[in-house]
Amino acid sequence: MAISNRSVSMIDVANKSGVSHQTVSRVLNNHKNVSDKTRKKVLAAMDELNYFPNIAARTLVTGKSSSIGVLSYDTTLYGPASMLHAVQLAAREKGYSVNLVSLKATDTDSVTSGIQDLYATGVEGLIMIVPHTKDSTLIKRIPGNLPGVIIEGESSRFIPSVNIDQKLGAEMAVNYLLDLGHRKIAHISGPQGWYEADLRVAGWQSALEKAKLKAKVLELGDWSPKSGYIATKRILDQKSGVTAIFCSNDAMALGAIKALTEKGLSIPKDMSVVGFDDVPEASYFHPSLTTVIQSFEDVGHASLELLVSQIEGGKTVAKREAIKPTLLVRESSGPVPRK
Amino acid sequence: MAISNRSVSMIDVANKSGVSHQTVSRVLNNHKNVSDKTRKKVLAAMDELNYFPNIAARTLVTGKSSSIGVLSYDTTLYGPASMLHAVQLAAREKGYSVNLVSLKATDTDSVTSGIQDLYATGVEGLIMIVPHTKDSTLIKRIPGNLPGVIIEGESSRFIPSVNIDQKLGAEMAVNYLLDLGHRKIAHISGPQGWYEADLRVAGWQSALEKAKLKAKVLELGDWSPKSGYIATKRILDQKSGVTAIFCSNDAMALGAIKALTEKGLSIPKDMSVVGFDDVPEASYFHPSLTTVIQSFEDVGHASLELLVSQIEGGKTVAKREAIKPTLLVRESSGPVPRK
DNA sequence: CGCATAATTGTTAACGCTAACAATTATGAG
DNA sequence: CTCATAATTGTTAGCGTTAACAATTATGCG
Repeated sequence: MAISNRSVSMIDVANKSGVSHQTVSRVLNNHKNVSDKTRKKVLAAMDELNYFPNIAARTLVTGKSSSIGVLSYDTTLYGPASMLHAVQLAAREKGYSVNLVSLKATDTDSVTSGIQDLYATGVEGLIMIVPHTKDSTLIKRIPGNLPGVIIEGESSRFIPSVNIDQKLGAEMAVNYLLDLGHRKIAHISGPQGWYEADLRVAGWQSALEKAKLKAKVLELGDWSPKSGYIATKRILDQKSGVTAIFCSNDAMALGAIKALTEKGLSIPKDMSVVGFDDVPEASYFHPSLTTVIQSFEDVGHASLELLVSQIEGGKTVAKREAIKPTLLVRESSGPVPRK
Repeated sequence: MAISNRSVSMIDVANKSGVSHQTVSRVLNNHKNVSDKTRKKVLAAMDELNYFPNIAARTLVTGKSSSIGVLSYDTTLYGPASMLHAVQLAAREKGYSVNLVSLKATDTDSVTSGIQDLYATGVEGLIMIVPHTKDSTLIKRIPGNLPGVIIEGESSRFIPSVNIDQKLGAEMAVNYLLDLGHRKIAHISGPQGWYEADLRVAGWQSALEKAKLKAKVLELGDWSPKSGYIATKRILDQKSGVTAIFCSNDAMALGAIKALTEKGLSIPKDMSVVGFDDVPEASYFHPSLTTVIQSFEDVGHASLELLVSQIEGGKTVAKREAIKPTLLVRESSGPVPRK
């Protein structure tokens, strides 16, 4: 068992190996100009004493904590969870540890106190996965000198952002449906004010308008399957001749599928359904779901790149990284039904 | 904008308010024996200078970092994500920050290096959500003096664990099916070696045996919908007269539902399906899924309680906290079909 | 009013590390 | 072999905080 003792310090290692503590420090930090002989001695002593450096002390003297903060909205949701995971992997790769605050709500107070807590922790930078609030609450709350990156949100003059190109993703989905011959394509959106939701609505609209069609049937959802279910029922009640529903996420698409199935409609024969996210279950929905894929890994890497360049470069690189999504066609979509 | 400057120290506040830095420290730590007048002065100065304490310095002198580490397997999965979220909330409530390492794999090397990284970070305790490995790899890797809590795993003499009573949950599901008249109840398990998976198998067996029935039809899954789909097909091919399938998680149950639906079987008329987890989508499966609910919140609180008592009490409270699950009946289960 | 005691403030010394500089030892050219 | 130079090691100081103790000031009671 790896018994180790927090109270073993550099001095102990130095004494054991008969050198000065500074030499131990040099070995620890891989300095050149340490002879092989002493390096070996020191390493052996470290091993024997099971020495671990005290990073509090290191941080105090260097001013760098080698840790970043991630502020995220409810990491139980598939999107945030995936982003967080990706960010964490990228951070660890780069030698940063990750301090997490996962929020239950996104009101100004919660966000502010989350940022404060992380800042107080001594993080060198902040990655924010707080997927709504168009207003710049977020930005205003970030201490002026703290590097930050916003994931899925608006960048500012000081804070760059990394985004999946939501509008493009929506356009791809709608264009694909148009190609299949659909002319009346409904949209079930995410809640208003959410960055992704609004952009997907915009993409849906722009694609339809480019095809000289009216973007008419729009129902408001809240990301939950339930809201997709209800919205779909409303769409059916309208009897507006809709032949395809583009849902702003997979969960709502699941609700849509349930509503359609209950009404005895066949998918995709009577109605096509397209989602957004590609949750792991999507290919086992019945029918399997056509959806838009986002590469969370790319987001993780891009955001860390942006953050680290600020931390190390010292200056803010106001930039907006956009990552292209792709469309994954499965069974839930097909040609427009013949009259 | 909250401009703040990392280089503002206690001394600056002290000078500004005309007291000693120690008095500033006292105000910061809410000591009694500080007069209202000076407290106010100091607070005002802090505010004006936008002072933030340097916790590296505090940690160095007190030896307490007020941070804990969470080592988790892929936090993209619903279970780990929920545990993490719960743990994080509980930790923040208690004044601990959370350092996260989310693993891509659970081999010994990954686990070991994860633990090391967290330990190096200076965490005061470790919460492990590494849901398999019966062998005590985990325990062996934890530095001897570092408090730890294992979530969903075996406790040891030194490390307590918090578990949802998986066996009980499985028994509840099976007993419920027995009450409905089912006699041939199949089980689709999680991968062997996983703590939860094995215990759910055990619960399935014990419930059947108590009813003087044989636990015969057991198919191995890997948590994925796909594996549930394949396992269900195998069960159907056997033609062994199974009338109910108990799946070790909801994702596999989704796969099972798909396989059954494709074969033209009606749920629950021809076959009952029960899952485990209650993922947010479960009530919008078609049909909505009967499943076993686990209270992640309870797990979060219990594990933090156990960890903090070690950190503050100084000694290990080897204990095994078991949390009772509940059964949630929805549409996917019903009485046994008449011949 | 005076003194014992309590309440409040100040002073000094760590915590364990790295940076900066100083000292020593090794190397090599003449 | 000597001295200049490079390579290696050592010494000192200080990062910002809290703990421990010392000093001062306020309070209360006979």
